This record gives sequence, C-alpha cells and structure tokens, in this order.
Amino acid sequence: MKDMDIAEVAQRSGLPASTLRFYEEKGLIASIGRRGLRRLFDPGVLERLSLIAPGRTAGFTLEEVAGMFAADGSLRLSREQLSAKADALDRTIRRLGAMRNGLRHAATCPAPSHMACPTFRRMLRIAGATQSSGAGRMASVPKSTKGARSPKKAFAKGNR
Amino acid sequence: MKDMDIAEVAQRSGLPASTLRFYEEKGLIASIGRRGLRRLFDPGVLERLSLIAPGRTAGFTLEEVAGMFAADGSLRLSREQLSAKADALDRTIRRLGAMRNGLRHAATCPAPSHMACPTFRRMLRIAGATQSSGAGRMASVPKSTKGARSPKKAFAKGNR
DNA sequence: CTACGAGTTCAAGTGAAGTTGAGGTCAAGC
DNA sequence: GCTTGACCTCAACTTCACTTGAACTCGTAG
Repeated sequence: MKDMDIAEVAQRSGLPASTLRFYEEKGLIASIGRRGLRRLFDPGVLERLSLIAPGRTAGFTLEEVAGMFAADGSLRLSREQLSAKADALDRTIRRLGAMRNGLRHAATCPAPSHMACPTFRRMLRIAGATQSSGAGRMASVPKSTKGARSPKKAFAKGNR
Repeated sequence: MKDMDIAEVAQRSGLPASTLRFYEEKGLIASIGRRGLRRLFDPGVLERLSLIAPGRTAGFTLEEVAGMFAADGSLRLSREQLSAKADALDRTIRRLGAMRNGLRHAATCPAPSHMACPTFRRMLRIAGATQSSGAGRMASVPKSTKGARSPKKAFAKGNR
C-alpha cells in the first residue's frame, strides 16, 4: 500500500479532513511528506488513528494520547499505566452498572415517585459518588447531529 | 429545617456557590426567595442537586437534566426513557468492559509491542466502535477536577 | 490557457460547563 | 458612622475538541 492523501485517510478512518489536520497540528499524527501542498500519509496512520478514539473513550485527553506515542510511532505505555487505567475504568464501570440497575429498576418500580423508591435512591448515592478520580461525561445522545447550522450570527463574544 | 443561604447549600452539596448560581440560571434549581439580595433555598434543593450529577454521569447534558424535572420538582421520566437510558448505559458498560479487559491484558502481555497483541487489537476494534450512543469522555486523570466534554461524532461514511 | 476541484493556511467560531473578576449592596459589629 | 464580609450581578475568560470561512495554490482536464 502506498501513500494516501488526506481524502483517502478521511474515508478510511471515517474522520473528516479537518479533524485529521487538527490531529496533525496537535502532534497526534504526522504526514510523511507533501506532494505540492498536499499532505501524504503513510498507511500506518490508520493504525495510529485507531488508537485515538479508544484512548479518548478510556478517558484521556488528546494531549495525553499524544504523549502515549513513542517517536517511532509505537505505543509507549507502561504496565503500571495500563493497570491504573484499567482500574479507573473498572471503577467507572461499576458506578455505571449501579446506575443502569437503578434505572432499570425505576422503569418497573411501583413506587409513586422515583424518589420514593429506595433502590433508585441507592443508585443516586452511588452515582453521586463521582468525586475521587473519575468524574466525567459520557457524551449524550447525538440528538441534533449536525443538521441545520445557523449560517452566521453577528459577532460572538467571549473567546480567545 | 428551614431555608438555607447559598453558602449552606454549597457546603452541604459540595458544589461551589458559582455553580449553584449557574445552575439556577440554567433552570436546574430555583431559589425560594431572597432576603435582601441573598438567595434563600429550600432544603429540597439538595435532593434536586443530588439528581444532577448522576444525570450527567448517565450521559445527559444539563439542559436535558433540567427537562427531567416537573414543575413541582418531581422527576419526570417515563418508563421508556428510563429503559432507553439503561440500555444506552449498558452498551457503554460493555464497551468499557472490553477496554478494561484489553488494558488489563496488555499490562501483562508478553507481546513485543501492544499492537502485536491480538487481544489488544481486539480491544481497539471494540473501543473504536464508538458511534451511536455513548462516545465520550470519562474525565481523565485528576489533574485538576474540572472540564468535561461532549464530542459530537461526525458520522462516518465510507469506512471499511 | 483557463477553469475546476481538491487541497492548503490561518483565524475565528462553537458549545458545554463552569470560573473569575470588577464593581455593587447590605446587615452586622465596633 | 464606618468597615467588614458575605453575597449580589454581569461580562469575560477558560478548556477541549473540533468546525467553519475566507483567501490562496496546485495539478489536471478541456
């Protein structure tokens, strides 16, 4: 397989070209050269890209993910780091599991209100224990998945 | 128990006053009145606050959480909504479980590089299947307790 | 040669969830 | 009567992960 241009990488990875450029800027991927202006990517970039989403799912920022790659492109993660991440993930899983059970229960619970149900309340207690090391967002359902965007709106304020 | 001022709510809920004001602005909580300038809160606000963090953990935005409260402050969630959320949570849990296993394995795997390990690669395949309902950030290592993202997945097209 | 389309740069915008800061108000204490 | 400290408002700033837009450059087709 030979070098790919950005469109091909986009197509194979499912990521928009803008994201690929952004990732390159952030040091997450690198183009192997240029043909004219155009970036050329080694097919290996696909493997690298395949590591980024999971990294994010596991709770790393892009910057952290970038730090996991060694200069040669290999993954640079110690056993301790892997274990620590697995442990963190495990705690999250347990918490989410308790929530799922609570929700499941509430869906069939005869209590007059959810708050009147001890199971539901127990779930809240567990879910609320989001303090120590794994508070977080699980990206909500993509409801308005990029449908109509407002064309342009005057000026905006606060930003850099 | 009588009305509480913002400092007391902050203290009991563990949330900074700025967050409580922000939540009020967003319609997530309401103060029961004022004494002079100062907000007075009903103790019931604590219960309400106790629902917000779990809601976010379960993948709702603040706006969505706000929509779950009925006018009287009770929870307004249908069985279907609860079940759907439980299902979504379940999918997320499974995905995270696979990742945890992959990480756990990689931590003890004798393969020369993580990418050379089939178990690790399998984990990536699963973790990467982050499209429909639960892609997300799980707040990374507690560098500073803040920040949460909600990525908007650009739908993948010609992936293969 | 000109047009086209796909690529490029760089700056600015977006949205979520808050935080921070300046300047203002008020009740209580000295 | 003045200061203090807790609270107030409102706007601006922050972080993260991208996206969008304008203006530009190529290589290729006609």
